[in-house]
This record gives sequence, structure tokens and C-alpha cells, in this order.
Amino acid sequence: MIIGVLVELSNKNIDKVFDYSVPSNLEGYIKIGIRVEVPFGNQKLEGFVLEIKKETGASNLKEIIGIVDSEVVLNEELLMLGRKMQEMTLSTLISCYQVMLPKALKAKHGVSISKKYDTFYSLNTNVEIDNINSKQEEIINLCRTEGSILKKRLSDISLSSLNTLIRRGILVEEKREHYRLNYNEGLLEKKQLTSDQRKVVDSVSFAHNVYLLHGVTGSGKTEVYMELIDKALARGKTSIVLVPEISLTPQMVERFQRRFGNNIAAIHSALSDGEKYDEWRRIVRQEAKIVIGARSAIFAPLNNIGMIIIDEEHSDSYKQDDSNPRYSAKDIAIIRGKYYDCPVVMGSATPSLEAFARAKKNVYKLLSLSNRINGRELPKVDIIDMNLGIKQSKGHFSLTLVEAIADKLSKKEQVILLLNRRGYSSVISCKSCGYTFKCPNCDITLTYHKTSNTLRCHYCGYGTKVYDTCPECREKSISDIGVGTEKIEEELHKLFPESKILRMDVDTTSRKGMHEKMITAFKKHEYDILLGTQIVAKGLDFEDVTLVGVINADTSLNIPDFRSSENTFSLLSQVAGRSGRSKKSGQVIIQTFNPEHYAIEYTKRHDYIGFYNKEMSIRRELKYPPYYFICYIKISGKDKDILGGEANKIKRALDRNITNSIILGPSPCTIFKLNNIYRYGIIIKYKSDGNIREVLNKIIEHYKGNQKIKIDIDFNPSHF
DNA sequence: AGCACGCCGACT
DNA sequence: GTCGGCGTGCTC
Repeated sequence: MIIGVLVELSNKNIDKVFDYSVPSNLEGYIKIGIRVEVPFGNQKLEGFVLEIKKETGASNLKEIIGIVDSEVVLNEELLMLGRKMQEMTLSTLISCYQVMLPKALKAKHGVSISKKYDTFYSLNTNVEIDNINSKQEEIINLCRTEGSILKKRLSDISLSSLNTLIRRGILVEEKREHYRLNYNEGLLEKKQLTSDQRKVVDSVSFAHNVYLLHGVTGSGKTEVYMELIDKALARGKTSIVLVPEISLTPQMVERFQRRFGNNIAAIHSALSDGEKYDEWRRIVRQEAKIVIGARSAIFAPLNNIGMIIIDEEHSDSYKQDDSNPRYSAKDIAIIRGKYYDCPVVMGSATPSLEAFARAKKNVYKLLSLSNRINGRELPKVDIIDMNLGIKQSKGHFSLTLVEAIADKLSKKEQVILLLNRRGYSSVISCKSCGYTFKCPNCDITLTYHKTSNTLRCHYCGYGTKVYDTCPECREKSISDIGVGTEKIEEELHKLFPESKILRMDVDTTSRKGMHEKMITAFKKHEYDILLGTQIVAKGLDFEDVTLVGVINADTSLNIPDFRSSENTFSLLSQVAGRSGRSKKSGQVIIQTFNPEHYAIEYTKRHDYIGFYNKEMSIRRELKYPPYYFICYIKISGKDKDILGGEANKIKRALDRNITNSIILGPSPCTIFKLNNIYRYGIIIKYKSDGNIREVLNKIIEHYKGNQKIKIDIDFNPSHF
């Protein structure tokens, strides 16, 4: 027997099938999709069996060393999916397969995860039971009523009786896989849907279509998802629910568990590798029918998928952008949806422009929930112009915000304060008016390059020297200051010494379970004010929150990314949606240096469509998505001169070979030098795929043996 | 990714 | 004369 094996190393040079012969005693174990151990050069590697060859042909092949899996780890569908991913991302095939599997299955994982087992005993029906003592009888009766008994449940005394029974052959031992996590049965709790929700549910048909559910904050999207999953279950089908990691809180999981009990498997970062592996095993064994998880849960080894849901569709967390393969879970969802002929439902209060544009073109089917579930109005949003300066504010707090907080505190209501993510460190702005430098060609914030003391656009490479006087207000106050949550917390304590303040950011929530604890504590009203970064904007549902304050709306506007307005609008709308979700009406106060910016104005009006139209006109003008696709090529290496030369060569090759596209760069990446490695970026803007992958493949091929130059390709990058 | 092979500089 | 630098190429 000869088999084709794809070895575990992710390297373009060896990312192909190598043939091995199989010794006859192992032939019976070979299946496509299992892993085997093979000799490779002078090392031992694991690899996936991708082919079983009929011909006995060449005899100079090496023999495989052994079999790793008794069961298939990559079924036919996942093998197909990997090939498609490879074509889409131009990454190695092996990396596409590796990303589908839990870490515990990776060869180089170090610690081998041995499944854990529980020992059970059951009665041997072939053996007559007589001459037993009372303790033994007790055990036997337990077996009769429960079918089998778990060894762990028996005390030391019964253990000796048990051993006697085993010796006499009355009981037989059986090992069953032990899972590290347990789910309760669940109450199968169901809420009555509103007529709006019912309408949405009813318009989803069980055939492959992509739906975009545009539902305002608090409109009850989760309840719609659960109803759809229920319908899939009723048809004997399985479901996948993707959620951004940040909103995959224990509350969220619990909510699904209350409805679906131990039918769910939850995969999130708080699980250990072993726990993730167990969840994966439960899915393979078809013990879990609903998988809820972050990005990689899209690869859940489910069969018979009947529903794929992507919550917070606009979230950039669905794109893997830090390592290969640079895939989007949304693309994978659509491929799997086609394979199983099942619907993909993407939901958001602020859909990505790409998704909404597709919905308008009827590529996706648009569903809407335009009212909050309890008939509550969306909160009133006030914009505070911070240009009015220090006289009108106390530290980073405007007098309006201070008064509003004081008012809510006196009524024993709760407040959420958002500190927009720490300013982009290499963005330079004016301290007194908030002015930032922008690229005249790309409308992108310029970034500061220390080495050359210049401001550069990392899209097109435009450069200009740094002024120390602000061109807007003529003040000499150009700097790159950023505020942290600690500083704001300090100011808050001074302003409201009586109030209890909970600070939530990456520093305070990194410890396992802290995020959960904090949310529970705030919900129980152990705190009055929740102060935090992005983390407080997503999906949280607190009844008593009637005021949301945004300390600095501008930092996310100033990020040098063509999506900065979209991301700001989305963030502000999401956080505003935390206010007034229950009986009391809500208020939102946004502090900004750019009160007239459309991202902020449309947030105030809760006008997604207005924002969409305005932003689309800009995207069209500047040739950004969704009018153009973007492919980002990162070229990195240690030798600055060689690198620059090669980057230019690549650019020229692209110019020669790719038509109907705009090729920008090469321009130095924002962090030009990192760990002594220099990086350049080239951007391709294109309307249709054409020969772009073919050309890029040739470039990859050309550089694959080159140790000096590394090329990374990212289609539809979420940011640069 | 490893590792061998091979072709040029400074050394016990 | 040799030890060792890392560029190049190969792994069924």
C-alpha cells in the first residue's frame, strides 16, 4: 500500500504530498484523514493521510513509522474546506488543516493529551449471582437500577466488595471517556417572541442563503438566534454560533445552556487546551449539536449542519490577521453553508459596510429588527464639544458629564464610562484642539516615524516633515499624548469620592474569571460606575444603567485606517446601546474634539442608514471596500537595502502582470523596524479577482527558497 | 523546519 | 594546511 502524506511543517517548500509505503500490518488502519508518523529527511514528523494510492509502483519509498489516530480527524468536508482555504488565502495547505483542529492534536504540542477515562462497572449477565453479602448486594442493586456504577462513587469499604465481585466475574469493568467540563440538563427555557422577532424567524428558510439581520441594540437578536437553532434541532440538524471572543462571556454561554442544556459545546479562550479538546471530542461524537464559540469554532467537526449564526457580524475578530492562514470565518461559514445547503445568518446593530452593501444588492437577504424589545426608545445622545477647553471641564470630564453622573448616582442608578482605546502611539495630534495630520491622497491619519522625523502615510507612502505648531489653532502643542484608564479612574475618585468605581480593561481582566466576576458584581450593584475600554461596549445587559459616557470619542477616529469612521460609529452605537435597556430610559453623553464629524453625528441620531450612505460615498471616492477589494502584501527581512530593492521589484512585477487594479507602495509599515526586521507593505486595490492569485502565487514561488525575504499576503485585511 | 553539502576567510 | 562561516538545496 502506498499513501500520500502532508507533513506537519508549514513551509512552502514542502507543502505537498509525499508518498510512503505502508507495512502490511498497518494497512488495515489507514484511512484518509487520519494522522500518521513518518520519517522525513532525518526527522520524525506527523502528517495527514490525504491519498491512498492503488498502484504499488516505486519501491524506493520510505515506510511510515506508525499510526497516530484510530479515528479520522479531518473528514471529507474539512479536507475540501482546507483546499478551498488554501486557494483563497495562498497560505500553506498544512496551515489550513492545522487551524481547524484543537491545539491538543498538534504534534509539536509537547504535552500529549491523553484522553481521561472514568471506570464503570456493570453486571455480567452470564454469571449467576449467589452467596453474596449485604454490601455486595447493595452494589449489585445499584448496578441494576442505574445500569452501571462509577468507580469514583464508591467508598473504600465498598471497593473491597467490588473487587470481590469483579474477581468472581459478576461485574465487568468498562472505561468511558471522561470530559473535563459538565453541562446541566438545561431548563429548555423559551421566551415568547415578539411579532417582529417572529417575522424574522419565519423569513429564514432552510436552504442555503446568507441573511443579514440588522437589529438595533436591545432588539432581541439572541432570542431570534435561539429560535432558529431550535428549528434546526427539530429537523435533526446541528448549528454553529459564532460570537466575538470579547462577548463570549459565561453569561452568554449560560443563556444558551438554559435553553439547550448539554446539547451545547462552548469553545472559548478561557478553556484549557485539554478542555477544548474534550469539547471537540463531544462534537465529533455527536453528543453536542450546538457549537458556540469564537472564530475557530467555525471549523467545528459537526455533520449535518442546519444553521450557522454569526453574531456581531461587523466585528473584526472573525478575521485571523496575525498568522497564516489569514482567513475570515465569514467566508468559511458561507462555504460550509453551501456544502450543507443551510442558511448563514449574520447579525449586527451596525453591519459592516461590505455586508450591508451586499444586502442592498440582494446578495444577502436583509432582515430587520428596528425596535427595542420592551418598546423602549433608544437613548438620547448628547455631544459635548471638548474644544471649549479647560474652563468647561474638570480634567477629562466636561461639566455636563460630571453633572449627569452626579444625577444618576443620586438616583441610585448606574453609569458606564467608555475610555476609547489608548491612542495609537505613533499618531500625533494637537493637545489643545485635537487636530491630526492626514494624507492628502488617502485621507488616512499620518503616522510618526522617529528615525526620519517625518509623518508618513502607510497606504501610499506620502511623507511630510513634522511641524511643532498646529496648522489649525496655531498653538505650539503638537504631541502624542494618550490617557489610560488608571488616570481617568483617579480623576473620577476625586470627583465622586463616595461612589464605587469598577475599572475594567485588559490589565484588570486578564486573570482567568475576572471578567466574569466583575460583570456579576456590577450587575449586583456592588459598584456605581463601570469604567473601561472597548470591553464595556459589547453585549452587556445591565438593567440599572441609565447613563453611558464616552470620555474621548476621537482616538478611534484618528487611527490610520480607512475603516476608522466605521469602527468609531460602530463602537459608539454599541456602547450607547448599553444605556436604558430596561424600564428606565437611558442617556448617552459623548465627549469629542470633532463634534461635527459624521461618525459622531449619525451616532447621535441612531441613524445607521445615514451613516452608511455617507461613508459609502467616501469609499467610492477613495476606491476603498466595498467598491474595491484590498489585498495587502507584507514584505519583511533583516537587510534594509535588499528588502527595499526586492519590494520595488515585486511592485513592478505586480504593475506588469495585474491589470485593472491600483497598486500602492511599497511603503514602510507603521512599525517599520521590529525585532531588527524591516517591513514594507504593498496594497492592491482591485475590482474582480482576475489573475491576482495566479500572479501572487508566482511571486511566492519565486521567493520561497529565499531566506532574506519573507512575504505575507492578507486578502481583505481587517487593519494594517 | 532541520541538516548536509560546498565553497571562501583567519587560525590552533 | 584546517576549522568554520552560512548560502543553497533536499526531504517520499
